[in-house]
Amino acid sequence: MPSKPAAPITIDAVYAAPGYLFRRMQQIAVSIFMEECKAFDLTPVQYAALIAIHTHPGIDATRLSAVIAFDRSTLGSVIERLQAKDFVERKPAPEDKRIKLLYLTKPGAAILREIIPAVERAQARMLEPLKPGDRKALMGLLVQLVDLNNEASRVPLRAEDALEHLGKAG
Amino acid sequence: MPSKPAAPITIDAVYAAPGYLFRRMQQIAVSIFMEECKAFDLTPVQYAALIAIHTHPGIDATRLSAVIAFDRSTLGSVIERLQAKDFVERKPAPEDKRIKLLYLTKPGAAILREIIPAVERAQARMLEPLKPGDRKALMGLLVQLVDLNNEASRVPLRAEDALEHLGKAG
DNA sequence: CCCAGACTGTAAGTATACTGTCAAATAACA
DNA sequence: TGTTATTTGACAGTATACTTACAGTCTGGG
Repeated sequence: MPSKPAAPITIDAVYAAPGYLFRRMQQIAVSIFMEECKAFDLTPVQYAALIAIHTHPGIDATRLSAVIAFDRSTLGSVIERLQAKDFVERKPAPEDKRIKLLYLTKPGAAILREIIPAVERAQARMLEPLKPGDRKALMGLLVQLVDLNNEASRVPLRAEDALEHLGKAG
Repeated sequence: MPSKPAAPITIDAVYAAPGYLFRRMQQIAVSIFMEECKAFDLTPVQYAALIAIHTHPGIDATRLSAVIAFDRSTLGSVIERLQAKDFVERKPAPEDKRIKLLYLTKPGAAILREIIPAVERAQARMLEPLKPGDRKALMGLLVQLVDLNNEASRVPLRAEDALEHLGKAG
């Protein structure tokens, strides 16, 4: 029984590969997000950071990076930009001189409330081409896959562990 | 009948949103790719460019950007890096002084042959946590979604249109 | 043939996203 | 307690990814 011949080296193979499809969907998702939210001048990552700070006021940068699965070194500049727009403020932690605590400012909380509908429109548009049943199926599979692959992409802490110091009510 | 209350503003809502899941899967996919292919010093995008040039020798940068769904301005630096590694060469087009034609060098063709198994291992690993049936289902849904959303992310040309000048045999 | 418009590669500017390294501060342990 | 280990935020360096702008080139209509 002859072994399967090696796949031809062709760009068509790439189009069906998971890596290509994930990259492409990420491009499309960002594009749709920016389109729906262009009135707010917020990127998807900045939005995620705002939401996370709103959910966990007083979180520090390292834990925030775990919560939104975002590289610690990049997060610095994201926070800087949010600070420059006066959406976020940083206060030194009294009990640990290394740490700076993150809080939403009033304008930060306000823009978060205002942008939510646009974000929801964007999320809906990403899946719109699929039949409703397929949307659910896709989301279910993705949640599973991301969860089971979580270790693969280096994130310093699991989100739950990251939040211990904030208490259950965090 | 009361209208559905507004969703609470919480990071948990983000975790189930398509935009977050696509970004996260892209991170994971790149991470797995780099891990499997670290011996070759090629990024996913550089790999896609090599494959596309191999499939369409003599393609120019603008058409290449359409074929791999990659921004035209970023592609310049990607090609530069591939050129610096001596995997790609650029020749001026005789009939159009604006255009530079792209070709794989011998080392470029060689590394492409060598890296294929590692890339296939990476692609397999991305989906490994899922049951085989679910992998197929996920890929099917993603192919559909990317295809139907293709217009959403600005790509200058559809891949098929981009290749007309190269002839059917391209 | 001329010129308005389109196309090509390139560059500047912004924003992720990752790898490292580093110094200061804290924690853990012999 | 004192020394080592870890943690934190910051920085440098590389590589996407997008926007706008631009100079050179080509093409099509008048």
